[in-house]
Amino acid sequence: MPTLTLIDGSSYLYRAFHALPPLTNAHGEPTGALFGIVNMLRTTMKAGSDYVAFVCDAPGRTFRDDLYPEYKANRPSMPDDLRAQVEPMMKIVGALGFPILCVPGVEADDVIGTLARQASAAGIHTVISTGDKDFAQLVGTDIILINTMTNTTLDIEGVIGKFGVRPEQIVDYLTLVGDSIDNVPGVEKCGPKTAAKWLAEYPDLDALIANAAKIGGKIGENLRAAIPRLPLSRELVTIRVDVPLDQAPTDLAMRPRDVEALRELYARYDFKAALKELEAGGDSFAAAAASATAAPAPAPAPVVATDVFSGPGEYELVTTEDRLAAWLEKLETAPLIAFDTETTSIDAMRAEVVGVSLAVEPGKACYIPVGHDYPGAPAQLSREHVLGALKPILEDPTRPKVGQHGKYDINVLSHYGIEVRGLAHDTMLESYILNATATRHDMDSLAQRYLGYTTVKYEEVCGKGAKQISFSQVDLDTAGKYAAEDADITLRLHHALWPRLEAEPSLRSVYLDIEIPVVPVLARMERTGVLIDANELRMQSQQLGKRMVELQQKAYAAAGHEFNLDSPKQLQAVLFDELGLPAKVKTPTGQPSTNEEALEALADSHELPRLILDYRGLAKLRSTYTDKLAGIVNPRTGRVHTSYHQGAVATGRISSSDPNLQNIPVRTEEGRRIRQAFVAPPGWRIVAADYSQIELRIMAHLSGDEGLVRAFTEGGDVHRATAAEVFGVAPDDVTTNQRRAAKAINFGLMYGMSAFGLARQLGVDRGEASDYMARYFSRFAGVRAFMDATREQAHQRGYVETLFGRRLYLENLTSRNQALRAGAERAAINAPMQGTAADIIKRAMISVAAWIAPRDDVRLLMQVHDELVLEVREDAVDAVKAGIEAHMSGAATLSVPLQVSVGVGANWDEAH
DNA sequence: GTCGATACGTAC
DNA sequence: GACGTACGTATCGACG
Repeated sequence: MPTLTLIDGSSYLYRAFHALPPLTNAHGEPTGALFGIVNMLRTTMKAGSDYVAFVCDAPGRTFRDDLYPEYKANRPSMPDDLRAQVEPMMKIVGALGFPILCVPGVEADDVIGTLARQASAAGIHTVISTGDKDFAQLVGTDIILINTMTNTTLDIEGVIGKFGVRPEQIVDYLTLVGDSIDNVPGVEKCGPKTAAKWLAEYPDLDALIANAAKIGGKIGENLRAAIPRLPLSRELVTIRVDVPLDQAPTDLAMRPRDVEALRELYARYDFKAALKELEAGGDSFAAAAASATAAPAPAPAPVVATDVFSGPGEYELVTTEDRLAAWLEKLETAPLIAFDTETTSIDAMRAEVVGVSLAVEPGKACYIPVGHDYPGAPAQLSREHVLGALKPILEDPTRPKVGQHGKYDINVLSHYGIEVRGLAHDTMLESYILNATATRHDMDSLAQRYLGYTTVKYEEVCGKGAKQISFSQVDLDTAGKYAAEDADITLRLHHALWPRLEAEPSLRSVYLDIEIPVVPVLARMERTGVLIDANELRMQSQQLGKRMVELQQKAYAAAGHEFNLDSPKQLQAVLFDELGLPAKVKTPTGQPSTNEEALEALADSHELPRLILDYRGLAKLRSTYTDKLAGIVNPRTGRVHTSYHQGAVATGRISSSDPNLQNIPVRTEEGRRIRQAFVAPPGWRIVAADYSQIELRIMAHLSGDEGLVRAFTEGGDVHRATAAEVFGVAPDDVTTNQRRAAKAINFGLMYGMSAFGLARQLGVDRGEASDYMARYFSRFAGVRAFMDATREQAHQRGYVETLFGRRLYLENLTSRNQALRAGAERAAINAPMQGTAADIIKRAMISVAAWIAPRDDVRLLMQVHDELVLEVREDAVDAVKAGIEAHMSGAATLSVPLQVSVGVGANWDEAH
């Protein structure tokens, strides 16, 4: 049977635009969506097709707009960056030889629907390539859907599986659910589940409406209320199959491609590999799609049926000595080895290795199981033997390796005496440096985003929640597919990401000189952990608990009854409804707030707010810190091991979790007692070294403001110096209040604070705060110029950068939403300073780690954004103090000195 | 039981 | 609406 492929161009254009980072070519023209479209065309065409059309929406009104003026009213207009890519997209699609259909007055959906039905009538099989679920209504024995973004196809069975209704019921289903994007109203509170339930009970919408009286509850009322508008919704979601068209399916054959035009377009949009392929006369689709990714190899015929399983590549399960030897031989000559470990735990400190996967070229990977243990599990090579064989390669710094989140594997393998060296690349970090704003850098997301490939998910293999099993319980065939794919995809991702990174010298250098070298440093810190005096913390927990009970009783008395002090909702009822206190502060949802600011404001009117404030302070300390930390000590090491995250903060900072060691209290005396439980072992001392005012110094450097630079070069108290300038007095005559105001201005400026915010912070009126800021800017004009320039650059280029070239793309700068836009501008102001500080301390960590590597009398323990904490043997303290200070202040050369203060003590509190 | 939203609070 | 970046705990209601 001949086939017709219909590509939903508009749907892909939007999806590619939103899924891919805002890539640009050398001229600064946006190219991300183009890249995605070309990738999609390749996947679609790989299947081959007799007839094909690229269908898109033409501008202008359609029958749906006439039917319903609010149709698509919620759709934002097309972003400029996307609009700019439409014309080049059409040129590339045309030059590749695709027939293009844009019919004025008819939506792409209806063109596709009509062609699909015509094809059916002519005995032609149709594949609709789209990401839009609405097309499920067209699915039949000879019409299927394919989504190349998620690598899924949908036939009749698939529709039933996905929606719970048959294809011919999809129109009714969509009518009931509605579509908020297209502004099609459905039945209120009726989602996919309810719609499927009703349509299982009644054959169609008409039958449901006839029986609407029988549906009970609120949802029944909603259904009855919606009945009058359902026919309109139904018409809106129904794809037409009878619009007049000039072309028949059989008119839609591929045309020869226009090599000259393609050459010009590829060159212009920096599709370098595509260009190369074109010159070599190669396959233009594969070449254009992924500048450095080899097209997935067709599934090869199994060599030995039981040893090879199907997948996107040739994956092998290695269970014999011979095959292990063969793979070791491959590793010997591989230019780059992708590796991944499968384990029993997400926590590297507790994980046992269950298997190792390796890939040496795209599509060729293996999984070596060593610890799968379930009834009937086949024989496997021993863990000791396999790891022993891999050790020389993994430890050889001259053998480049690539991982996805390699820090995890480094730590896991270190349990087995393997110190991984030569981690040359990490795809998580490649993605992070290319576009930190893309919130997720996990492998599944990256495969989807950069390869258009849907991976096997961990949950699909091991389940989740209570039903989750250990990877060691997974049968070898399933485990092998999953694990080998991990290594394969890691390698493919690297081939897709590295060329893009390499093409941008500043990003390349942030990645190679900062992010990659910091990986083993963080890995080592996590493994080292920090010694905690758990008994001290348990004692504090008890004391806190006692005081909390007392406060609780007093609070009950003050309120006149018992209530849950931990529930803001109940507290709100007591304060504002029962006691009738005035609500001054509102939460984002409009509720009267019970936060600290609100309670402080009420503390003079009633005794309860103060009791709550005190209670909350203690509750926070106990739940988040004393209880938690005491319970999280690793029994094997006797220490607390945090996880540091390199891909979590958009500005380049490192974050910490499980436990978060970057928000241990310091501001209050009570809070600092927790730091007293972070101790040095006998014979050792805690050394804490922090940068003084690093972000403000960076602001001085980046802005070049003479006054601010001078304040730092002269040394002394920068806030006092600022106050002297702003208030026009001698530094010695600055009052406490003046200094406080100057400090608030200094900090606020770095966060993009307004006069309104400053007024609130200082408790002065807005005019006075405005006055302060005006005086500040007249004295420090360079700072204002720098901020204006940063804002300008952000708008011009869509991103801001740090001193070392790390980029932060800002999504909302062009938002029509005023609040979002203003927020993006503040982030743009802050990112260069916060990000440069992050770059500097990472550089310091790398140089400190290299310096202490040969020593056994000093260990890096923690990083808290502008502070490094170490433990040092007593006899080495003096030498280390001097060395740390030198390495940290030498981590960057700015126009102001980088001042570092170093403290020593028996615990972290004392070391400050 | 699990999950997500909301509120709150700790750090730099 | 009004100060940037994180992570963690508790409550509460929805869901199955």
